[in-house]
Amino acid sequence: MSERIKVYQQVLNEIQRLIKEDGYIPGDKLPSERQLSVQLNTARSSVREALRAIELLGIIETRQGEGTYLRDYQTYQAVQLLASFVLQNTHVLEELQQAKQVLENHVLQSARLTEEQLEQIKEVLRDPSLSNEEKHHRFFVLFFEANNNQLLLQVWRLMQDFSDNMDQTIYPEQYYYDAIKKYNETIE
Amino acid sequence: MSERIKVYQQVLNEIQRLIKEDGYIPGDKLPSERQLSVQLNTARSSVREALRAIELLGIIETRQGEGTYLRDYQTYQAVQLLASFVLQNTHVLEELQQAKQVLENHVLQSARLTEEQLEQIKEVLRDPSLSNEEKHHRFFVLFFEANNNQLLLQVWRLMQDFSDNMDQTIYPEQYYYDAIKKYNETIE
DNA sequence: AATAGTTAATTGGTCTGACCACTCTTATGA
DNA sequence: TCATAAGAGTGGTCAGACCAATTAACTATT
Repeated sequence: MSERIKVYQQVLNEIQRLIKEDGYIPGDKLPSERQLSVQLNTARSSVREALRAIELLGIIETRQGEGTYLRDYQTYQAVQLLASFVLQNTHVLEELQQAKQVLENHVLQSARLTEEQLEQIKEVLRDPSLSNEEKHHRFFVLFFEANNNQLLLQVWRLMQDFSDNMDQTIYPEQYYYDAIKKYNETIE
Repeated sequence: MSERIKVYQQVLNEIQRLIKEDGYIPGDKLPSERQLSVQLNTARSSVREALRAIELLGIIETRQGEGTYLRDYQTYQAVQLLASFVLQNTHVLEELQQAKQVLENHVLQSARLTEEQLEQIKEVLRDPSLSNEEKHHRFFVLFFEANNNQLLLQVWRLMQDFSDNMDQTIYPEQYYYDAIKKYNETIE
């Protein structure tokens, strides 16, 4: 018995296909709900189920009277919502923290910074107008960018977003300077 | 003008309320779609839009003919979907391989295997009926499971799936035995 | 010709009701 | 007693209608 594929799943696949094969990029307008339903030979309500779902994920944005648009992936909505459901499950939180640290440790070890980049990072740490969360975020974004792997950055960012909404772990200021010191030792 | 609150958002709130105030827990059966629509004075189609959305997030599970049930929150589904959108933009093979190796190296270093698990892994390597891809896959799945982090496993699995479709890098047999040897050194 | 105002077309938002497919309960009959 | 059938409940899908908001096209006035 093969698992029946729900129609709204097909619609999801179709939209992914549009992005992959037809080269849709963030900001582009997707076909209208009515057109998609014709295109996929399904009811409009089924199309809407799919669209509402990925809207909640922050992948698309809909404006009444205008249309449906691809967003520059913002995970926040989904993250917030998931967090509100998941918050009490500490098990997930631990896994998330661990996974995030795996990536952070990796990038701290393997990134090769220019003098300029290093100075830029220190500047972030010194900036008094930034909150701890912002510092943490920018600190690692700079490292990840130096590391030159967009994919790792994206994955880390995703985890960071989740983490932000679930946990309030504060890294002591010293953590970052230790990280840099460790980095300096590495390059010798 | 204040942002209109979409009906399916209200439904989301209602379900959160059920969980928070009425004490619904994973495994519980939610009210039926029809009952929810009466309860909230909305159309069933609107209820469905909300349910489909949080189904995609992995918060609920629906079984035709039975009903809708709260799941033991698996965020991984959402992660998977988000990642699949993110990955389409960064389809750089090198990045993917590097990211995958970060996870693999981590798990090789930090997993703590029982004698039993170690034997199980060696058995996989000896099994002549398995292709190289299958060996690689099972080898690391066992390590990840020993490492006890479902999230990392899911992320790795995702990268592995993508990798399978893009690349045919073959790991020499020796790679795995070296990995085990290195693991043995670590635990001393 | 330029501009303001009106109208029509398009698109998302919501609702109603119907029918199918599947599961479980209950009643029926051998 | 137990297998079978019928019914009720539930999710899955469809079709069509109307509302609400935006955009584009058209018209009339200046």
